[in-house]
Amino acid sequence: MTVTIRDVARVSGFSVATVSRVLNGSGPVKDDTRQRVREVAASLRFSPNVAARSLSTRRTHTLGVLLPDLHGEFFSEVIRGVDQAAQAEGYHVLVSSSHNAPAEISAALATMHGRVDGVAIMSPVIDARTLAAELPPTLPLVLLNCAGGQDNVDALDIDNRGGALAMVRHLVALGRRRIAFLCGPEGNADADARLGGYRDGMRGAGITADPEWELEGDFQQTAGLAAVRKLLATSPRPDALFAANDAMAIAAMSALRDAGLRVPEDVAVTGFDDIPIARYMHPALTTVRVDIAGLGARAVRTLIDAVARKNEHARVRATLATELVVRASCGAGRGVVAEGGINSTLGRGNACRTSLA
Amino acid sequence: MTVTIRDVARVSGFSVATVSRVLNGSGPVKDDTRQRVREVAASLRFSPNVAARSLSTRRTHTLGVLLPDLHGEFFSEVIRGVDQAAQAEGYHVLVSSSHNAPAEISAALATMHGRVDGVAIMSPVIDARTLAAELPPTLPLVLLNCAGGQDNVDALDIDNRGGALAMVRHLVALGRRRIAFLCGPEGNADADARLGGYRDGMRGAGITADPEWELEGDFQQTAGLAAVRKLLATSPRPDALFAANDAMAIAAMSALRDAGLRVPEDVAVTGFDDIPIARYMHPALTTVRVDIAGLGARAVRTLIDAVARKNEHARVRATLATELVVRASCGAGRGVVAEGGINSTLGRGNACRTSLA
DNA sequence: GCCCCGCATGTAACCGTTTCCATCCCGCGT
DNA sequence: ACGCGGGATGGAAACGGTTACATGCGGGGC
Repeated sequence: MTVTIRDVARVSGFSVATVSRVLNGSGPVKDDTRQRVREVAASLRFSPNVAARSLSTRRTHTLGVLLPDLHGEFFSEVIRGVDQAAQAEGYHVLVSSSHNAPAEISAALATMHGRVDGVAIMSPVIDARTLAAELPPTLPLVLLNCAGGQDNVDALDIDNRGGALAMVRHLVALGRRRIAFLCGPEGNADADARLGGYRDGMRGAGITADPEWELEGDFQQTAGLAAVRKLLATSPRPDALFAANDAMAIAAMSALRDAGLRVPEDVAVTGFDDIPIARYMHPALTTVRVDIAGLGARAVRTLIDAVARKNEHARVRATLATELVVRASCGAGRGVVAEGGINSTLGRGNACRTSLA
Repeated sequence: MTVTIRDVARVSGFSVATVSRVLNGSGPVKDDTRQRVREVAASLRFSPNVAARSLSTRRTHTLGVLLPDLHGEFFSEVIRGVDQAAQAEGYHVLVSSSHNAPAEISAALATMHGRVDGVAIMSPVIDARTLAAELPPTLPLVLLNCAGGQDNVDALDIDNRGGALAMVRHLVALGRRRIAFLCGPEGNADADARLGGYRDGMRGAGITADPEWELEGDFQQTAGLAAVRKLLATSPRPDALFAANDAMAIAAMSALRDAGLRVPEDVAVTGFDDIPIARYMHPALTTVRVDIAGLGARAVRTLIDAVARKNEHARVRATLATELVVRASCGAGRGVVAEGGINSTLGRGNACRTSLA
């Protein structure tokens, strides 16, 4: 039924060993032989059995990607970057999402074991130490946007603090003082760092921030709606709302308008991520650009490198720069105004900056 | 180094066959034995080698998903539905995108061969007959949004024509007559069907549509910008713009505003898909709802069923209903007004309707 | 008491590659 | 002429499971 390497061997008159060598380009083979084997393989439409191959080689040519969620453009951009880089390197991508609790992540990792050569985990809630501990130390692993402290594992993150700080400074420069912050989920590393940047910015500007201005959120759109409801009840009302991500900022703008307020005149609204759709909002969303797809692509390249070096490479720790993108929703003119990011600190040389669009 | 089933056998004092039976719940095993084996397996942290298993069983417990693209919320919703359904069934998901040309799809399929138990292909450009012909007939395959005519393969699509027709009728009912249509990519099945619905609607309303009103597009945001530029040059100017998807509609709204026109007063703008962000636009986007995630989930369930039946099941052919969602961008009040979809036609019983959000 | 049946378990043959090692052959140096 | 090195090839043992088949054993029906 299915044609195996043995069939190719039989028909071509050579042994399976030779056929294998031809097909993998390993070992010395005469040109005639190579050609003959190739012909037969093609005519038989031979396609090597992946399972058998990886049983033998212990390589799957597949990378796993664990995401906390799949809602919204943010994650689709991550996957896009991952997929692109993986395809370029001849790798496949196994995705799995909805992993917010450490236990779920462990479970997902367990089921991926043996299916993948390496795993990228984006989980702003995981305790990386626990994770690395229970994992086979030979499995290449790259952590995206995880909370600090691990040395034995590759880690990529975003300059959340710098980006948020730059945004607050920008709002202050525009004359806003009562700047509210719409938080991400508690315990989420990205969210915490962005909140930290906000606080730094407020303190730096000498503004005594009202604790009421720190609104609960979870990166989802509905949180934007809820936050606005709360915000409308406060007095004096904030004159700016800085959301920890674009999805919430967009929903907040919508809710503010529904409440009869003007953006940016009454309340400036800004976000974080610069998802592709942000520029098409009305008013166009001022935000902090993150090269999301680039992050995904970088993760893949890091993994592939780790695979090649049998996970004995020097660990990578990089922070991707962010960039303030000023549009209309903050009440200023258009254009890129300032870099939000402190420069990347890299484990291995080549600098990585977010690209300008 | 790695612990195999033989280790578990040795330590527990039973044979590999028994261990295998315990671990797979196949064959009869005494309770004591079962328990003992489980204990040992757990204490040894045994995790079966996936490659070995699938070499023997010829099952991978993985499904492949081929997408044309990964830009925007549409595809992230597809993946979300797929991932969710797959996880629920204990399957993994291999994604691969950027396959627009038939040749690329074939290539991607070839590299997936043996890695997956079935494949869902969303490719509105593929000629399904060619495809099915060159594929092993035993590989379960479900085509999403593909152009018609194949009998030997499962196919799911969306009631594009009905949805578009309903939208045009709605616009006409609101008094718009000069309705422009922003097309999707040429040769794309979804795009063609939506265009067909638009034409039907115009004809049905007795409007002689100006050919200039059919604007070129490609489902990407930049096409929305370009279309508006063209549209501004026409005279008399259309009083409505119906875009073949939300991404273009959103960009078009942005461009219209930049040109000083009011939406919906001067030009009504509507889209198709109802991506999650559509409701947060300003004005909120009137569109045709498609249960995108549901489509992905359904594809997965279809595949898993096909796998279970060794691909000898009755082929499924279903059209998912769509639903007109009226918001503000068309110049009407809020709310769901009418069903756009003709009822599903199903190969196998249970009806599938898009759910209300 | 014997036979037969069926449950619990073990043995070993697969699944389709890769790869180590042996073999063969050819040409070259002495 | 002969040994030697090395390139080309073949044989067979992994890799780690699943599973068909064999085996042993206890119990019930006669």
